[in-house]
Parts: sequence; C-alpha cells; structure tokens
Amino acid sequence: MRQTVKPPLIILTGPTAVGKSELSIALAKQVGGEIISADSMQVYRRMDIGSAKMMPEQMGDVPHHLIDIMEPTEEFNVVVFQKLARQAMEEIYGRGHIPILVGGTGFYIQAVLYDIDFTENDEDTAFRNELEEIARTQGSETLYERLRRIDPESCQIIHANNVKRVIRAIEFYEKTGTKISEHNKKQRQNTSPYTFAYFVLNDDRDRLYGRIEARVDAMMEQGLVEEVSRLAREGCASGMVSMQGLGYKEILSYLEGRLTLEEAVYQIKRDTRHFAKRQLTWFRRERDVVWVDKPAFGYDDGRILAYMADVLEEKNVCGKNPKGY
RNA sequence: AGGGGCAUAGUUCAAAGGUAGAACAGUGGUCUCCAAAACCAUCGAUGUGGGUUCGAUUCCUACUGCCCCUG
Repeated sequence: MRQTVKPPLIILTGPTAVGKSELSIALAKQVGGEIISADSMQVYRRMDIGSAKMMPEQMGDVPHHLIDIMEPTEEFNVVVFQKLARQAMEEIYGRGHIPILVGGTGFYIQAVLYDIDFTENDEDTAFRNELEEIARTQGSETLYERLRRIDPESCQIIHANNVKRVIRAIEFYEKTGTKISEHNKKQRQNTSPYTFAYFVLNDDRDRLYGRIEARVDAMMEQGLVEEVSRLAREGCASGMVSMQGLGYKEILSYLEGRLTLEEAVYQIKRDTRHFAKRQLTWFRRERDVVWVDKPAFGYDDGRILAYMADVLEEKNVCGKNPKGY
C-alpha cells in the first residue's frame, strides 16, 4: 500500500540542442504527461526559428503549456514563469495527468521544483534604475561599498563587477529590511514539495557543439534574418528581454549594421556553445539529478525511455502502466 | 625551376640576445525576479637540425612548410 503524498513532477532538461524536445514527446506519451515549457524564449510569440520552438505539428497531440503566451515587447521573468507554471500544473493534476517540465532554463526549473519564495515583486523599477545610474556614473565599486555597509556577507558571495546582482541585493534589503544573503540561505534549505525525477539529457561535448553549429546553420536557412526583421519592424529593440535571446541579439546587430552576417553567425554559434556550457555547470550542482548520457545508451531513444521508466518507478513518481489521455 | 617574404598558444597578433604578452577560442566555476542574462577563474606557444654566444626562441645557416612574383 503505497501512497504518494507529494504530487508527481517530471523534469527533462539538458544543454541546448541536445534533443530534449524530441524525447519529451515520447516520454509524455509513455507516462500520460503534459508538457510545460521551461524556456525563457519560447514563451514569446513569433519568435519561432531562433528559439527552436516546438511547432504544433511536432507536438504529436501532447498538450504543451507556456509557449506563445507573451508578446516580444513584454517582459518575462522567473517570477512570472513560476506563477504560470504553478497554474498549469494545477490544471494538469486536475486532469489526472503528470506535468513534465521540459526546457533548458535551469533557474526556472529550480524556482518551481523548490518552490522558491522570491518575495516583494512590486513593479518599482524607479529604485532599480537609480542604482543602475549610480553604477554607470560612479562605478560599480561605489555600489559595492553601499552593499558592504548593509550586507557584508553578500559581498563575500557577489563579485563587485556583477552589477546586476549587487543591485538586487541592495534592492532586496531596502524593500524587505532583511539581508538577501540570509533569505537565500533559508531558501536553499527548501525541500521540494513534489515527488520528482530530474533528468538531464547530455551528450559528448564535441558532438553537442557539432549539433549547435548545425542547428544555427539550419536556422539561417529557415529564415532567421527574416524573422528578426519582422520583429524589428513591429518595434522590437535591443534593450528588450526577448531581444537578448541567442540569435536575436546578434541578428539585430547585423540589421543595424554593427556586424556582418558572417560575424553574426559566428557569434551566435559561439554564444550558444557558451550557453550550453553554463547550463551544464548549473545542472552539475543541482541536487538529485539523474544524468542521461546519450552515448551510454547508444543514442537509442527506446533504451533511454526504458531507463527513464525504471527511474520513475523507483522514485515513486509513476508506475509503468501507460495511462493515456 | 628562379627571386622574395613569413614561420610565436587552437586562431589572429605582440615582444625581446638573459626565464615570451594580449584578444578570441577551449576548460572550470558563481547564480534564489533581466538567467538564451550577468559575473569570476584557468590551461596553453617560439617548425626541425647545425653554428655564433656565458646564454638564442631572437643573430647566422641548412632543411621543411606556407604565401607572393617571374617563367
């Protein structure tokens, strides 16, 4: 007699271009799951090619959530993601299905998996702008000194040059009266409210980089330049969150005459490699992850899925009987 | 084939008769509301053989390779 108190959650992630999406469809069918995209760029409408977005015809009747829900001019962030993902999960549980978080944004996954409390989400950007202004005019050291006075512990963790995080730390203290270093320490103790399996799909580095190159070339053939031109025409500019996406910022620079097309493509490939590397660093330090190395399974999706089913059963996430929809 | 030029890190470039610097790439890491972002750290080189010299990677020389010109 087994009773799962915590609701089930499956996570399928891995570095960009490793092949998460393809595998996720088969996995969803196998366990009777619905997919929630954990991707900071696929949320934006009309950003299809550059974000390598799953298109409806590839979804194979598996319901997908959090794709095409924002306008490229809107700002998306972890907090919004967390809120929407929770809502989607409730609906999915309501249908008796299992939510599968699929995507490469580790931070977003963490926010949901460990139910992180981000506190104080007011839209007061004035203070933040003020701090940014200080950093710009007086230098990052001045800002860092200010943080040292209120929360010296954070200075041990945050480097002075990392202005974004210095600002957030100051802002957090000003708004809540508590130190972010303390808040984070507490949050880190969180245990997950879910019965979960956290799969990280991976491949040999050389192979992964090869896939990235090929994928960028394919994006160019599919008309990435056209896609970005269209977005630019409707008012998307380089300062926007959506336009910080890989492929978008570089092509935008090309369109503005700051890069040649060749340079832009080179940079997209390079930055995507860097990104993949950072993702792997992130997953390496996450707790309780199950690494799925494609070469160890001879690149055979059937074997990979069988292995995942074993893990899911072992962790009491779900049994092996397909539930269907 | 003859003449000339160049050989320094994976790449593009510095420098110097006395223990070779940088950028980019590569690698490792940080991350708790811009995260496809932001930031930190780190590995790594004088083509080969002779000679001159206290000492050569630097000067001389042969070889090898690459580039240019002539035919």
